[in-house]
Amino acid sequence: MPGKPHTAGPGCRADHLPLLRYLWSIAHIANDDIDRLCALPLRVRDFGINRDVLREGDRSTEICFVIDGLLSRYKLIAGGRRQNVALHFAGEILDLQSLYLDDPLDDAFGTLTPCRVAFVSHDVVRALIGAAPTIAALFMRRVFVEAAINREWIATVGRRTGYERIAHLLCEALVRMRAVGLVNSDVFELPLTQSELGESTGLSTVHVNRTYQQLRRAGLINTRGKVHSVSDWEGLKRAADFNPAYFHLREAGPFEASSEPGFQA
Amino acid sequence: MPGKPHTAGPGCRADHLPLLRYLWSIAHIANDDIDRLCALPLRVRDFGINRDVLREGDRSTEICFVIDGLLSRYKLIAGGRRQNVALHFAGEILDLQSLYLDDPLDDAFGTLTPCRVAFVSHDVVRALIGAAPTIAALFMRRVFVEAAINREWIATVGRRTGYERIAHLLCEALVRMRAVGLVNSDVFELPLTQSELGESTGLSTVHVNRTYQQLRRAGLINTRGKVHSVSDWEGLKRAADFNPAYFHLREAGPFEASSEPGFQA
DNA sequence: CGCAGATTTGAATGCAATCAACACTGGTGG
DNA sequence: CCACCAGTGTTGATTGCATTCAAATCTGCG
Repeated sequence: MPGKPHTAGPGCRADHLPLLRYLWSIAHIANDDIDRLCALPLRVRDFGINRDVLREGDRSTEICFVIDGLLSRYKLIAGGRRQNVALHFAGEILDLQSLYLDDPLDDAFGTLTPCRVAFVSHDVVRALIGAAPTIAALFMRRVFVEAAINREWIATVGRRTGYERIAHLLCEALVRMRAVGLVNSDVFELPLTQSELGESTGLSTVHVNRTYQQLRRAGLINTRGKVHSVSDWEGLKRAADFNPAYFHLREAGPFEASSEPGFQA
Repeated sequence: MPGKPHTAGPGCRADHLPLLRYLWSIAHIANDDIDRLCALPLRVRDFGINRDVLREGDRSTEICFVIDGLLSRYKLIAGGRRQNVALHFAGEILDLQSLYLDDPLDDAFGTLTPCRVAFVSHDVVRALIGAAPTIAALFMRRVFVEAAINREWIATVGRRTGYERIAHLLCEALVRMRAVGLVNSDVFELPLTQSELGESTGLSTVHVNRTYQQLRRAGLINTRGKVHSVSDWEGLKRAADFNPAYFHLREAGPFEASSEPGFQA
């Protein structure tokens, strides 16, 4: 992926960093736990764009997290229709469920960009959370935050208009990316095509396109390719009926300095 | 609630039964754990119809499960629109997240019928899962099954037609109710109004009504009031594009005998 | 009986999907 | 360097599913 060369051995800290950053965005982490997480042995694998990291029906013996890139969790239903049920940015753990559910996966994880993914064996993770209850709690928090996001998505696709849905997705992407240091100002790159945006919001590609035009005309956003800039954050939030409480971020609020000495690149 | 008088003291086992039944539907439970669960001290409370058991913004010091009745977890969004994000049948634990997320709840739980709900203090639950890791694992399984259902709902409201959505909800209700002994044959009472059905599927009341008529005309279901009977289960499943795998039931399959000596009423 | 809630029906509207082109973009290979 | 190509973005026209508004039954219940 861009920039970071993968170096095994002691220099592997760069691969752990996104995970730390993500967990840090939802909770405080004690120094001991940071060390423990950094000591986690990783199997690292790169994926091209539009590849499945985990397939429906898979049974994992490892859990994994995103080192770099953007993934979607998705379901395919009759007629070739596809619905993304979650987006996963750098640092997010993908399938904690496999630790507790022996069953085959009922959905799939696919890359939306080229991705680097870290794998950690179940045994190692079990040992870790056995030894460090605070890390177990951290993971649990991750699980419930993810569930909260799922529920917000149900409300979005169930009850919001197309205009609101797109606005809401943009708000969500900005806040989540910002929380892990992927955004510095109100400009960010969202590497989703309009088609993928549709698959995430339950809209057709054409309608996504027209909705984008509306949002631009309303003076809420500007786009140049995949680069988005929010020209009216308050307006966008209002249009989306957006309230970031459901992210359960440690420090709430979208535009705060998330500067934490420990995890700067 | 119908029938069961509430008797404190040793006779309280009737209140624990639904929880056992539910957990049993998703996993085997060792005898020791059954004893431990039965020993759980419950605070029992009855709620009328259309009451909130937990409100948005609440911070619990207890977790709770449904003894009897039907609840929905729901979100209110701008303009008074409502979306149910989950249905909770007897035995289901409602807010395990409160054990791990100190934050205020970002959605609410409301009764769809009169309900009896059991409350157990966090401390007691923490002690329980600390002492019995198998019960902790059981609860974790519950958490991930719930998340899987959430994701299926996203796909349903995002990509399925109205006809498919209603059919899917009926399939889901039947399988879930059957798993906890609420259905014996293919006849079951689903105490949702058409309006509530709409709030659960992202459709308007009127369209729910018309869709029901279609399903009846197609010979898939019959209804008399709230009582539903499935006249063509295979057809209904096909219409819904339904695959029960996402429930991760211990014994898969919708129409199997779930007879388990331990938990008969 | 009378009332409130729920279901059903009708008519009109509208949001979003679909179908079909066309334009733009970046990357590839000749 | 340019032609080509696939993927993406954009536009137009049409269709249709679902909403909305309104009113008429139907149902259970005090």
